[in-house]
Amino acid sequence: MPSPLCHALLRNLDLFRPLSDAQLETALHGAAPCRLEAGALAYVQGAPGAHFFVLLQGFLKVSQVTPEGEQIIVRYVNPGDMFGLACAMGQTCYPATVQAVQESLCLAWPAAAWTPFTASHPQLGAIALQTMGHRLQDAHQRIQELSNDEVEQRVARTLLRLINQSGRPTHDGIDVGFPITRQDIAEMTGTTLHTVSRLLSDWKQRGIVASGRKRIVLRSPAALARLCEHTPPPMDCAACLSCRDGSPAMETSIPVLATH
Amino acid sequence: MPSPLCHALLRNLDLFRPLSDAQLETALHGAAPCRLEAGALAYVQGAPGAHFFVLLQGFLKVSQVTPEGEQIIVRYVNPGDMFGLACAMGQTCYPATVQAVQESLCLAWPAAAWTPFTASHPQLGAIALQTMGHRLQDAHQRIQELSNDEVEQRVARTLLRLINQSGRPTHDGIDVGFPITRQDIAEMTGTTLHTVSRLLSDWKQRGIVASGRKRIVLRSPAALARLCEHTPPPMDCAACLSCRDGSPAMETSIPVLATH
DNA sequence: CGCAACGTTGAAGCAGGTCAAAGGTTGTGG
DNA sequence: CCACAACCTTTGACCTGCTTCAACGTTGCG
Repeated sequence: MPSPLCHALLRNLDLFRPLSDAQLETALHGAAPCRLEAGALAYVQGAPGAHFFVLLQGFLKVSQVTPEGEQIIVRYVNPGDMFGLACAMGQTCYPATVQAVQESLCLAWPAAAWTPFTASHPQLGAIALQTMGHRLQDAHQRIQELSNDEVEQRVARTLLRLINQSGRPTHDGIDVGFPITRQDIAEMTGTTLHTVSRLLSDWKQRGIVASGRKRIVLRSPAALARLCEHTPPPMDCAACLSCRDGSPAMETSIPVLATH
Repeated sequence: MPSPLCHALLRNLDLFRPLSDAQLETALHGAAPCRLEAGALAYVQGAPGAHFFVLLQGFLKVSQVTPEGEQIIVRYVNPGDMFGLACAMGQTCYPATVQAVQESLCLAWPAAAWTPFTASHPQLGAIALQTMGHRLQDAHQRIQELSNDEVEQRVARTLLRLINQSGRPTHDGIDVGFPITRQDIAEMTGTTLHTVSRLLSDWKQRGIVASGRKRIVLRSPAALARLCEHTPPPMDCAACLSCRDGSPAMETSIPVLATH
């Protein structure tokens, strides 16, 4: 029984666009709209996974705390995304905490509605699996980066990803669409707020970003993308195509000295 | 049309045990057995995801290479596990390479068989989703460890996990059930083979493990588990219950000096 | 027997974590 | 409307866990 406002929002989501009116009706059975103020929690890690959700508007932060009390940010939820799928995956409890970083609006189904929900349109179940697949790939991507890349590259890539997913153009660049702190970025990249602050200061000086309290604006995506590439060649780099500029890599390979 | 041998193996797997004979018949439609010698590849990263699989016997290594050429190990596949589910997740290509670390036997279905496969028993689809959920949690666990833990803890936990999943008891401890190198462990934990070698040497001296070429035996799971805990308290640890032994944390809190 | 793959160990250097302290910005309550 | 508190950010100095580099020992296979 969502309001007409919700209906309009729903129709705009890729998730529901392919459904007929009748199918949408079925899919929405049992769904309740749910407003979250900035800072409010949708659910907390460890709570029974009694609902699954779709975010209609706003931004949510998904985080986990380790047994030692450290926190990491799993991802941000964008409008149109499903979340809280614990029940769909046969898990009894939510594995993470979800908090609104802005005033947000979502739709909540009771866990028991999952089967009828996926049955209402053959594609919905497949989309859920696809979503899981995507998240899994993202997670592995992140593991790769944590394993092999340096902090600067990780932070650069994370910022680019945020911009791509939720960025909004402003007068002097693309803004991350929601408030975010240095600490948040540190928790996304496995580093400390100090290191993030130092990096952003450096980038600000170089004109790559502008930033303030809880706000980051990307001014030069190209420059940031360049930072993501593998670190510059330490010495010669004959094997590396992208480093060749036409001249031989090592002067000593030219037999000039030999002719003396 | 798998052989009778396969049938016996299949009946032993948790995955297929709940199925009736008729359901098993349906589920197996289109499946072909497939033997892999040690070192042989089931498929390579980037290839079209034309099949999905179940491992019947042996052990497989799932790995990814980064654009820079670094390799990471995603996981090991144990008997009874499904793998190569790219097609189920709506992905056209395999995101990783799968290689047999021992002579192995698996069952392969063409991608098109996924729908009838899941339809043959209502639980099979749910199990696939659950499997994805598990993998996702494992991945996040690993991200947490890479973000917060030191190398020694990561290696210790990884070894415990290997032992739990595939370990086989031997005369002087539990053996990782398949050949594995220092480099492999390094690629699972985001470190270098040098550091892993140093750690294993240290543990060997302390009697926690025994190890040789491509072989690791865990002699004291308890000692290894102790290494996984958070690092020992640097100074006083009044707030930490597990560190208290009944005596006050700080001598200076006792007003002895004051009575002088 | 010799080569290739795997393992061990030392020494040196640095990326980035930790510790410490001060400066900005936002909101709130008197 | 101002002052204070809470929170966020910046910056410096130091220190260490790990990587890197280099060299050598060991195992097993063709």
